[in-house]
Amino acid sequence: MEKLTRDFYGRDTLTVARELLGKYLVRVVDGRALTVRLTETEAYIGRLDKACHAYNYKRTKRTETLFAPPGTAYLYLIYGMYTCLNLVTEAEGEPAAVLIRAGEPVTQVDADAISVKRFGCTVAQMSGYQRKNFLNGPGKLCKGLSLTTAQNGLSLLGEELYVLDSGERPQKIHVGKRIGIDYAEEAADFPWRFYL
DNA sequence: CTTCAGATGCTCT
DNA sequence: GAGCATCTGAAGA
Repeated sequence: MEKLTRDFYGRDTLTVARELLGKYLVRVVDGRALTVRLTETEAYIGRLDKACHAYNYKRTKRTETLFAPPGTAYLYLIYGMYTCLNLVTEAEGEPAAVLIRAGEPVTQVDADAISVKRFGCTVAQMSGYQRKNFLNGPGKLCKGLSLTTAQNGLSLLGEELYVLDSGERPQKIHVGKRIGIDYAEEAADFPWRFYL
């Protein structure tokens, strides 16, 4: 499978957010690759989006990563204890990114390795509730893949964190409002959330 | 199934 | 000092 190139990320954010669905996010940690099929994304576009940290090109220490070249990982801490993973998009200097909201392990081996990181036990020992809500949120996905703000600014063209084209071309993509941004006035209603 | 409170720390004003 | 792109466990329907 081919690793996505900078050209893939350096396009319209809504397009990238849609096309990421069904692709494989790979996180290499402790000498092994953890692979997750992406099932839910959201677009954030600084140029016109009050929900984006870099709305109106606001440049601060935190948003600096959003101005990096497309194909850079933007990670930040939310609510004091959870990390969110975003992939920087558009031409360099256009602050925009796709939030990775959810995914699912590709193989049983991935599932077991991730469950150890999430819950400290194997899949077989997980509760039914835990199994059903395994990686269905940005904080959970980061926890399962050992992603923290230490990975902020990491290139997706490297060997530690990247996305593979699985070849899947989803027939039906669901669209909806983004989650948890009620403060963002009219932008709160933008249909910029995509899921399988 | 649902709601609800609390956790917890960084960033920006 | 306020607010936040969230999650969990407990309790109730």
